[in-house]
Amino acid sequence: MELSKNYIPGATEEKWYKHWMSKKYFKSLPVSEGGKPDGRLAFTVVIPPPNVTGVLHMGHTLNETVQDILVRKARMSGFNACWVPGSDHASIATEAKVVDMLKREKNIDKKDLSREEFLKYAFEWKEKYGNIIYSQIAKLGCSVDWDRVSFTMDDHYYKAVIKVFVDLYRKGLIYRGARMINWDPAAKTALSDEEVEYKDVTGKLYYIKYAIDGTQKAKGQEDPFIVIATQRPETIMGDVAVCANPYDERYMHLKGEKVIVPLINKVVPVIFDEYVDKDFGTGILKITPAHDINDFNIGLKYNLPVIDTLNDDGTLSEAAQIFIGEDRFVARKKIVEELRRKGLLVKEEEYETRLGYSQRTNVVAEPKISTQWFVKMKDLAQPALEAVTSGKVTIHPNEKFNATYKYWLENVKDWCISRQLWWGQQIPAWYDEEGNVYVGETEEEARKEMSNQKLPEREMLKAESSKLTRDEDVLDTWFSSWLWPIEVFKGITEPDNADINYYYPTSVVVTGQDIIFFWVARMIMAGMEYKHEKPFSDVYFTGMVRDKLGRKMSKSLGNSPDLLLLIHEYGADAVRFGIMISSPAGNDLLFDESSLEQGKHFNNKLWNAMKLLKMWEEGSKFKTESSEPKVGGSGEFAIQWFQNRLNEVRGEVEVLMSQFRLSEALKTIYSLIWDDYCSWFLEWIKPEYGKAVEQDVYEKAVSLFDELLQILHPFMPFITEEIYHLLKERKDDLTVKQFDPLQPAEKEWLLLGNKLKNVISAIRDARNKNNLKPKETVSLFIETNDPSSYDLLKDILAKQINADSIEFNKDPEASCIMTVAESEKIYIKSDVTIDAGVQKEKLTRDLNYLKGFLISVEKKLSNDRFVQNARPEVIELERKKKQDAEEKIKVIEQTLSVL
RNA sequence: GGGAGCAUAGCUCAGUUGGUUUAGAGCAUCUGCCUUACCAGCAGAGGGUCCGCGGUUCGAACCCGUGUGCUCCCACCA
Repeated sequence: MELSKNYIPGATEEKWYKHWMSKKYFKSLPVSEGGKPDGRLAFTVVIPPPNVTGVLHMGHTLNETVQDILVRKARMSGFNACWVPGSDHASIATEAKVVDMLKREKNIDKKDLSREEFLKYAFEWKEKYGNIIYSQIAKLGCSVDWDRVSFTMDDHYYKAVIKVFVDLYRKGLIYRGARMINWDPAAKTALSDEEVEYKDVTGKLYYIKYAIDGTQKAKGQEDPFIVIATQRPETIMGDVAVCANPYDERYMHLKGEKVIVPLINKVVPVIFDEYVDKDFGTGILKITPAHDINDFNIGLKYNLPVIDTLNDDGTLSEAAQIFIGEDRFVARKKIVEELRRKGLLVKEEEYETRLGYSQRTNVVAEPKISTQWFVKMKDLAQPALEAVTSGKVTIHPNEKFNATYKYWLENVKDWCISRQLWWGQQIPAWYDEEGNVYVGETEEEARKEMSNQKLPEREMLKAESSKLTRDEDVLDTWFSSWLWPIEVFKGITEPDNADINYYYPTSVVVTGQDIIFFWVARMIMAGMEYKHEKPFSDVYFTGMVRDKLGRKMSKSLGNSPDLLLLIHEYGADAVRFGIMISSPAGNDLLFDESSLEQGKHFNNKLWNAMKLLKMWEEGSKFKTESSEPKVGGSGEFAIQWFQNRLNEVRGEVEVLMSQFRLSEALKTIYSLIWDDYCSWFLEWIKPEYGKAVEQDVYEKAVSLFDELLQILHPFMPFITEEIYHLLKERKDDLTVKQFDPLQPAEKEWLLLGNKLKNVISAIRDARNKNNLKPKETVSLFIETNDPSSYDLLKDILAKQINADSIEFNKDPEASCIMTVAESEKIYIKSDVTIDAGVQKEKLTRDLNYLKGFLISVEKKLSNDRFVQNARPEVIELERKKKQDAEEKIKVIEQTLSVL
């Protein structure tokens, strides 16, 4: 067989994904359609549905990889693994993209389209980007069940959302009301508090003169005025009062006075409230209830009117009287200019402040009074809080996130769920001509609701015929996502179906920590409310993927790599490796392509190990008759040692995986394969040039490699499957091969293996330091108390350090290179002249280290309180350390004295 | 303003109830090798006041306090 020099991932990956699909390995049994879960336990994961706003980025790559590792591991461990793929309609985000695309590509304004026409374009968009996302998920090798692909606006899903809305409304947990909400003037919709991101910005504080009303001029003062500081001079037209602290001496004289709002000359009262901080600004505050939450609250308290001077798109409204139709920021400049011209601007100063930005459109959010739909959160929050504090749901890494989660739920505020958009589930509320609202899953239901409310018969007749108008708004996208673990199994629309009963609660949800409130907390709420059961047992938070300078990945910085290009360049396995290798749960990950490079190298290492085995296979067939296989005890030793090493590592990996410490598990496997298998084991069993490997040894080497491939498979599925099949003819596939039970590791073999490694390293080091070329053959003389320990080792040792003979406790009778390993003195005899200085230097160095070490150990042991207090096994250990160090020192000193 | 987390080699990070740790790995660096699987490799090496200070302890990278520097979350100071 012709094998390429290096591993080439592209075609191989495509081939295997197709094969796995054709074998339906990722298909979980649809219990509801009569399939039976054959007694296996379910391991369920629902994908955090990516938004159909665009393609997958590195954060998704990390998430999907983590999930695939967990799912594949579970599948190979005997679970009925079910990973549900899907995507999220992402109401506001997608609508913004579609609006933008229509304008740019087709020169169409949203306002010129009907709702239906717009939705047609939106669904086209969804189709396009949804498919790109799905193909990326497949390219990464994700073992999702494509027969279960779900979308948050699928028909049944849409119905589920509506059903939940109606249900919560009837329970009194959803209400409609006028509140101050955050308004997005670009998307022209309400936002939830969570959708507003606060950023530090340098703004300006303007100090503006307000004249004290002429009709009530304070006695004896010329042209009296007060100065008020504000960040938002463009809202002064909405002022309805000014407010000072009642204990502020400076403003006592204004009790009962009125002041004049500049430019529009409106007279407003002076009021007093302790809310005002005497020491900030000028100690006096303008009250603009329509445009600031604090002012709104004060307005409520003093029964002040609300004058909204802004339109929905952020331009000044008729109510502003001046600069009508100007954008709020343009108006600000013009008003400042006007004030300055009129001498009403006292000063302006730089001011560090925080502004809220819409998460989706990145414009400054506008506090606005508006009638919206809200979910009452307090009652829903309680069980969700309990689920985590009681440990039913475990967050990883919990130290970090439990507190955040708890704080949010304990202080949760009502959730604004209506959005003035078209892309999403339309709110199932209807209004009659008088503006009364009726909620039902359908118009008929709403109508019934209406007739129930209007008892008299005549009214009922009227109800049946009267005109009802449906609420135009749609629901917040998270109001659908929070049902995800339930409704992907139709747990809302067909409660108690076989699928949901089997697959719910799911096992683990893997997601970014940034959506802990948006999504995780709310899924737990929905789960507790609708299934009376947590939606998942574990939450695994990945960190944020940043570039190697620690910056967020973003399009504008151009530091967000294209996943498909990365897969093209490195292969999916290498991408998975690279992103996993340095990504402990919850820590941000500084993405650097050099780790993908490492993954690619690792692929190549595996590939070449396979090639070596194939070479041996062909060689041994060729030479079966003529050669006399010469692998006695040492081949056996190598196998025993590696088998036990493998058992040991499998145990470690099992523990790490169960703790979700995936990057450490991968590191451990990586080193087992690269160092222990390739660098040691394969070299130990490698035959002399031209000789064949013994059949038994070869076969054992292959089956050990099989085991390695299997442990690695969840992390790097493609190459492991490929090599598994290249090694041998197989009837099965690695993807569905079940793990054998763990075997305990026998310590004696491990110790012996370590001894061999240490001796080899010490001799190689000595050879290196003395400029002995690898080709120079040497003779070894070892001084040891236990020559028999070398029975199994000496053949390997001789081969590994290129020695033609090894003798024990015998005088080399010549000048030699000397070194020490495992407290044994080793003489290396060669024809090359020896530089005693080099040796002395190295030995002296070792000696100094050991002496220092010995002192620290002795200090402990001579301390009575240590001997009294420390655990016996610790003391024993220290004694052993002391003994070892003393022995080594003795040997080195002897050696040095000879030199 | 409130809360959380982090600080270990040039870089990215391990270090799981304080004791095989005068601290480990990968990458990077340096030295030597075209050794018949792999130069995307092999064999080695160098590199650290475990952020500063104080405390607890027989013993601290680890526990406590404090300072400094980063990061994140929450909050209505114009």
